[in-house]
Amino acid sequence: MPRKIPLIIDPRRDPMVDDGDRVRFCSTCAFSGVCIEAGYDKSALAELHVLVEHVGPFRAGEHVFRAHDPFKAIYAVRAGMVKTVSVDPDGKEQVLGFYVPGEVIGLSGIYPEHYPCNAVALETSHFCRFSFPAISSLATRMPGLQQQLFRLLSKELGMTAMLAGDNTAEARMAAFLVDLSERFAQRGFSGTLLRMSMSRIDIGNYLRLAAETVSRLLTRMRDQGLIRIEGRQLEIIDSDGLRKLARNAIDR
Amino acid sequence: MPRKIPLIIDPRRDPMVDDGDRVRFCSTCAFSGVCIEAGYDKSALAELHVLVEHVGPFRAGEHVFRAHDPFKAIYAVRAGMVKTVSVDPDGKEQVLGFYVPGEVIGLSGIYPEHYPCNAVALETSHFCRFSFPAISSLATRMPGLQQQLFRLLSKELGMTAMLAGDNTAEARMAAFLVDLSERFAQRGFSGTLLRMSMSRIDIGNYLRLAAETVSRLLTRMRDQGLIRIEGRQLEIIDSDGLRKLARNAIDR
DNA sequence: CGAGCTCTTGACACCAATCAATCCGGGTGG
DNA sequence: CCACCCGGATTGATTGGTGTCAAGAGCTCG
Repeated sequence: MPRKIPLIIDPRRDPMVDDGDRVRFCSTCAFSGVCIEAGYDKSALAELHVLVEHVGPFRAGEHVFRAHDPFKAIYAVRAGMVKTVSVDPDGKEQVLGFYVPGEVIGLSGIYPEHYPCNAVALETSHFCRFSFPAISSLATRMPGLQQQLFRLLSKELGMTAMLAGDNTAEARMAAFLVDLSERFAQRGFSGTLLRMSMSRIDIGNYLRLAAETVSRLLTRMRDQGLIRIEGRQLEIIDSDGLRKLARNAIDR
Repeated sequence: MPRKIPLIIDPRRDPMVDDGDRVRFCSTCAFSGVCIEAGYDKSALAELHVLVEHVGPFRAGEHVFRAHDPFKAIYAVRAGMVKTVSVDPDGKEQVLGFYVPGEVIGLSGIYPEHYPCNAVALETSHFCRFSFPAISSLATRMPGLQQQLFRLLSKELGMTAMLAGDNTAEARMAAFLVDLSERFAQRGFSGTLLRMSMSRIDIGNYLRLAAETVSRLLTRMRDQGLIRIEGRQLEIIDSDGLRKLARNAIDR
């Protein structure tokens, strides 16, 4: 019988999921979907438990994994926030994404067998670490788990779409805020009151904008009554207005 | 004993892979990697054979699958060229990628269980169609196949990186040409003499540039002696020069 | 042979980057 | 406790790269 994994973080934000005696993973493991399928099979559950490892805390600026490290595991964010950053030979950095609790990072390392990017904590963060060889071998015996891994990978593919579009700076910014808000809401956080732990520089890099432009856009949105912003604390006031801005793209 | 699948296309470009009596799929199936692992297990090979279907020809402009269609299969390009295009509610189109023989499309439909984009043939094209439920259930019994599917998905994730960067129009264009050239070469085609079957508009949409800018960039590269270009026929003359341009990005 | 495209080339406008100055918050040390 | 410093954030002035508009050439297809 798998034991309860002790909680590291605030139980109100990250309660144990304990459905009778079926699912016994922390809610992050469950939300990430990696474990959820195992809840109905005791022996598989036990096997999964062995390969999950709770790691952290990582303080702001610390690396969870680095580019070129051999690919060994995927990580689900339990608490905090991370960015993934690719660095090309000339040393130029490109922020690939920001990840909130419940989301999974590291998947893009499967094919090259090395992580293609750095993962850097933006604030104090905790993770569930899943050894990939173990989980992938387990997946061959658990169709539901394999399915879930496919879904995670496919989902990640879809996430890059937002960034792909050629829109105005304002539209990209609005889309970014809406997207972040929705992802927070999906994980049980407030969808209107967000802590943006990343710097303006990071946001700009991610959205292909100068940090100054990010700043200007945020103040403009504040002046228009769409958001309230104080430092890195953001409140979304007019969500529909933001969505409307996000759709104000260039016609092609 | 699995029978030989009849060839639809030029055998010089797409020979059967026939290693004694082990691998017996068309080279596209093999190159795509979906089948390669089965070659060492006769019964699995037979199973795979059943779920592969050669479809085509699709003429330029015809859809292989459409956005919102239920996700049923993935497709490996056998011959020709395809683009994938997402369409947002307002009808704006965004070209997500171009695919050359041996590459696989449709993977991003796994999670939403519907294709998130249209796949449109850019010239007369043929495909290997793999029923996904069948291949994924087979994967639970074939660790190598599952591995390969993970790799394909992960690879696709990496491909979006090029487009992510915030570079000058020239750098993106150069990177695009180099990338296309390498992918052609990887599949056994010439890496210097490419047929660009997509329109300037498609290229522009993909690279987030106006079609006019694409045109201007190509003529400039021609004037600089980097490429020779006549309509949609492209010859790369100075590959190193192109690579150098591609790295001329904005410092961050 | 004309219709309707894609493609090219030019002139101009505009958005966002750059440069620069200032302000703010947090940490450090005297 | 305060002064100082430093990186991040804001705000302003200016520049330049690309988009847009427009006109014409070339191509394919019916």
